[in-house]
Amino acid sequence: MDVAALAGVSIKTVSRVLNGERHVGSYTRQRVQRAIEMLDYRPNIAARSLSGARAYLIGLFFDNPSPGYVSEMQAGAMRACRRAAYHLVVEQLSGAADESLAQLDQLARTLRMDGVVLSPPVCDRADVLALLDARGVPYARIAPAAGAASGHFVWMDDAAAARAMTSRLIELGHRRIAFIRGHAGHAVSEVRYGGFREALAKAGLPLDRELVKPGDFSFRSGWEAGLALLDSPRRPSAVFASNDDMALGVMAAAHRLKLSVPEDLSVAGFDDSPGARVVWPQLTTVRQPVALMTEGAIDLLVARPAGATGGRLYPFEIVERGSTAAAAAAP
Amino acid sequence: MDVAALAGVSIKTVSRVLNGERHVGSYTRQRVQRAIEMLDYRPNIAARSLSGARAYLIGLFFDNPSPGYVSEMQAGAMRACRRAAYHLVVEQLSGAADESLAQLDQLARTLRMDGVVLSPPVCDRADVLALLDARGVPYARIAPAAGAASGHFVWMDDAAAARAMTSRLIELGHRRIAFIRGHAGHAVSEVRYGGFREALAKAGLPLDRELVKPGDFSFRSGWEAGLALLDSPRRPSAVFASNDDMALGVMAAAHRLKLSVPEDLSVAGFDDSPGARVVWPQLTTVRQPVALMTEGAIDLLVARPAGATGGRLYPFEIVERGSTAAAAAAP
DNA sequence: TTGTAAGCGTTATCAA
DNA sequence: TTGATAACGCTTACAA
Repeated sequence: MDVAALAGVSIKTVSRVLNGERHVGSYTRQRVQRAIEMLDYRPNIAARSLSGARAYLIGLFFDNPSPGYVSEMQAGAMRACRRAAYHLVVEQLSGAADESLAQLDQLARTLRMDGVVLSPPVCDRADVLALLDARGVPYARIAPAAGAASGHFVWMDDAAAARAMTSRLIELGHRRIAFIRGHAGHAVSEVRYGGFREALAKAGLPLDRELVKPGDFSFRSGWEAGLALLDSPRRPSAVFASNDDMALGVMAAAHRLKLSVPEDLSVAGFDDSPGARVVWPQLTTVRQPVALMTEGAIDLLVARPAGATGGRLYPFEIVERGSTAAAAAAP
Repeated sequence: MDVAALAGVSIKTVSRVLNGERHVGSYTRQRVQRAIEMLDYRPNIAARSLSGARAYLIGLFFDNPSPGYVSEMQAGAMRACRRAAYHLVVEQLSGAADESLAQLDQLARTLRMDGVVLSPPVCDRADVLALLDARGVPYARIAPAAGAASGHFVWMDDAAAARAMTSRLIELGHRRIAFIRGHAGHAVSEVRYGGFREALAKAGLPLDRELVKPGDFSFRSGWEAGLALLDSPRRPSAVFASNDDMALGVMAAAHRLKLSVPEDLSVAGFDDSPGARVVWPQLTTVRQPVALMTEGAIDLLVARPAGATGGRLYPFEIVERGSTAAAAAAP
């Protein structure tokens, strides 16, 4: 190590400075730092990983195909990694459950990541968590199912957000509000639906089962639910979909049936995905700070407070755009 | 290495089997393979990287913010990496030119990647290519500017695709076809525009400068170009935008101006991004096999034919959906 | 065809 | 507060 020679110290001292360890004389530290800068020295990550406790690698796993969600997660993840001089290895978990588990196991062993970020819905798979626990790989989960107490996690109050959006629609004068549920495999689906019902109850409105449709977070399921809901004399004046893709499906269905949004129908989504802004009118939705949340998840992982565990709550925001408006006078 | 003991050979022989080297007796190889399986052994990537020539790491760099494009690239990249037992490290190049260059330099030195994939527009930055050449990091470029001869590359004939789409619109009876150009920093912008003009010329149609609008690949720029084009008595009967986001902007503008697509206006895009299918009517566009192209780029990198260099051409496909139709009888 | 020994560049251990 | 030396788990060079 040339740096050591230039600074006139042993390589171990250079290592200490590099890792910010204490017990280094301030004069020595200064000399080493100057040498590092002069030589523009960068430690080799493979050597660090091989010898030490840290690999400077964070894994990001997802099995969620939504491009908007994934790319926002990554943006946050890359920011956090750069700040901490870590690198981000992304892997898509695919195939059957046992297959993706084997894939994960293999990764944990060959790569020795310092931590992994798990996005929904994989963050709620008990087998995945058990494997990571067994292999001693710390993890941080994004929006895990409630009551999940292991590892780190970051979350948003989906129930409160759904309540807020529903209340807002009621405030706008809507009484017949339809709801499209999310994919059954995602924990938030039930939570958002719960928030919707609570808001109705709080306003003294009945829950009309006819106005609740199943969905799976896809555009197509929103489109189908939209056609079913809207092609009827007793159609709702507003539709709240559990995510934006489905809300876009509803808007498309309305367009197809020659209903104007928001004049004839208000539509609200959830996520504030990129798609929310590439339609006209633009979609009213719940903004979920996915990038910030992922950034926070990695911060928790990198800080490594010795086995500590904990969660961070992030605030949502109701973003009103053109797709919602006051209900027409005659319902 | 327990595997060696179990198989009754030296660790060197195990290494040979692992790396698929020749000069290993078939019986020995079999014994070693059985031992590997029994012990479920996985080589440590850091150790391999430190000692050997390969790091089993591929970098994917982008400065293109389009979520659809990025996630399709990654899907292909992850497939190729998994197949070759490599891992994918993603980094977003951000900030000013010299800043992102420093970032890249730092990455090249700490991570010692076996290769990097460069997406547009970063794939056309001479300083980036020079740096990678200097550091000896092989690279593969996705859709680089024509005439680019260094490194590996994968591409699509953008000019032919733009010609084909334009010809198809002409075939549908459109005579007044508007074109929205792409971001000036992307090489394909000029190429696609060239294809458009060629198709007009070939059909004997004049190029009306009024019908060519600037754009930057964003929804907003398409929206603005759309308003300018459509809010006029001499509006075009079809608009061909250089990418889908801008085409969606045009559709939104049409919607806003109460023009029906495709009855009053045909709209075509380029890319077949996820957004193309979440509007109604769905967008006619050019399908670009980005995932396949990226997969191919990594294959080229991993194959490492000793400094060889080369390109692969991928086919495009015109995808006709609901946003285009025959021109109305009276123009 | 197989094995031995010497690194690769860093961190951990323990002694000074 | 510092340093010598032994790992870390592989691959490469060279020898057998």
